[in-house]
Amino acid sequence: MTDIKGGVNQLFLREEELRQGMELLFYAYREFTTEADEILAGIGFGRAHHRVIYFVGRHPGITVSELLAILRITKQSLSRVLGELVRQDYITQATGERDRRQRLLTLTAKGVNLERRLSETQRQRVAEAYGNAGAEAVEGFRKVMLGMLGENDRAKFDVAKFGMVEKPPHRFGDRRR
Amino acid sequence: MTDIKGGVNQLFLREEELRQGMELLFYAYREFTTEADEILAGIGFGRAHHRVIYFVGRHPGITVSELLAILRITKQSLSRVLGELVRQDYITQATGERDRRQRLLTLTAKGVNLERRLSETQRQRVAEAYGNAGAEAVEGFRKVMLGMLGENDRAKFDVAKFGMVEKPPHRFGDRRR
DNA sequence: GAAACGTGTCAATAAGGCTGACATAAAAGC
DNA sequence: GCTTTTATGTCAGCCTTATTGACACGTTTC
Repeated sequence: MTDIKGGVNQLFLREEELRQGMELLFYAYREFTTEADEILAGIGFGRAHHRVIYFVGRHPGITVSELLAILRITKQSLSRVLGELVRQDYITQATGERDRRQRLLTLTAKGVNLERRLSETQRQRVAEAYGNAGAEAVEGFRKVMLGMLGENDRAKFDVAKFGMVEKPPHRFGDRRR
Repeated sequence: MTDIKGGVNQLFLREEELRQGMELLFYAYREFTTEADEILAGIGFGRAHHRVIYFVGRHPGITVSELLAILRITKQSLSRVLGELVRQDYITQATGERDRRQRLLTLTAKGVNLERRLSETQRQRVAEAYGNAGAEAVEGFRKVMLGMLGENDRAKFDVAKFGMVEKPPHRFGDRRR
């Protein structure tokens, strides 16, 4: 095997490796969503409802604009979905205290319940994959995944833990800077 | 710290860990698709076109039903997208030789070109993430991702390498079993 | 020769995005 | 105090991508 041939083969293997990574993402994401989709379909909701319920559950008291920033959709798109969820009593809106223009979003008991049902299968799937792969592999998984995010999203995982939304964590009572 | 308290905390940490995994998938997938989406929008195509171009490029001579099995959409959905791609000369259809009902799909030069443009940024993103994380982390990433797939999809990665479609690799000339 | 298969197509429907325009109340700036 | 900006909501219309159901045509298989 000559140098050139080896080099070409290297390149080929590398491209193959990268494409496998891309496809893993594609298939894993699909696998990840389909189960919840079925539950959602049963109650007349779609994936968009799930995302809203998920992130409101994750960040109780989140504002509409924070939610929009996470989801990266327009307020018109969110409005339809969020409206349904509020009307059907999955989510409550409370007027913000420091800023009364804000509508702080929180899951109702009904909402918490649905959130549980929806993410249960997903958490199980991740738990299984984590368990089978082992702690070291999980560390690698995280490293790689974090590396694929943009600056903005990555920041959510650096310090952000336990339910805060953006860089300034949910503080109560101080807003002026 | 009592046993009970420790146990609860353990559970909490575990749930947090799993949710972070779920969110990594969500954000990574979105990050992964947006760049290509912009290119696609520029030529009047959508994400669906990308998927078709990608998998036809990956499996030259793939049949319509094999493609449907990969994408898991209906033939009516595929038809529109595939039709556009064929009409605009990104993909050619050739009548199968052993089975003349089949339309074997292949990228044209134009199609190969577009495929390159589209997946280039994605490959780069994966390459960077892989490079920064290191070989060991990549191994972990793969392990975890494979663990999240269903049996069916996982099989594509076990033996499947270098462009074959399903379990029976693309053979020429034997179809009867 | 009949049944099954691979593919294509017509029609209607739904989900979930988008843009643009406009409205209202509250906060912030001067 | 008056003006501007911000947070939110809503109406209207459009697009993409998916669905189901029905039907057609040529080909293969039994």
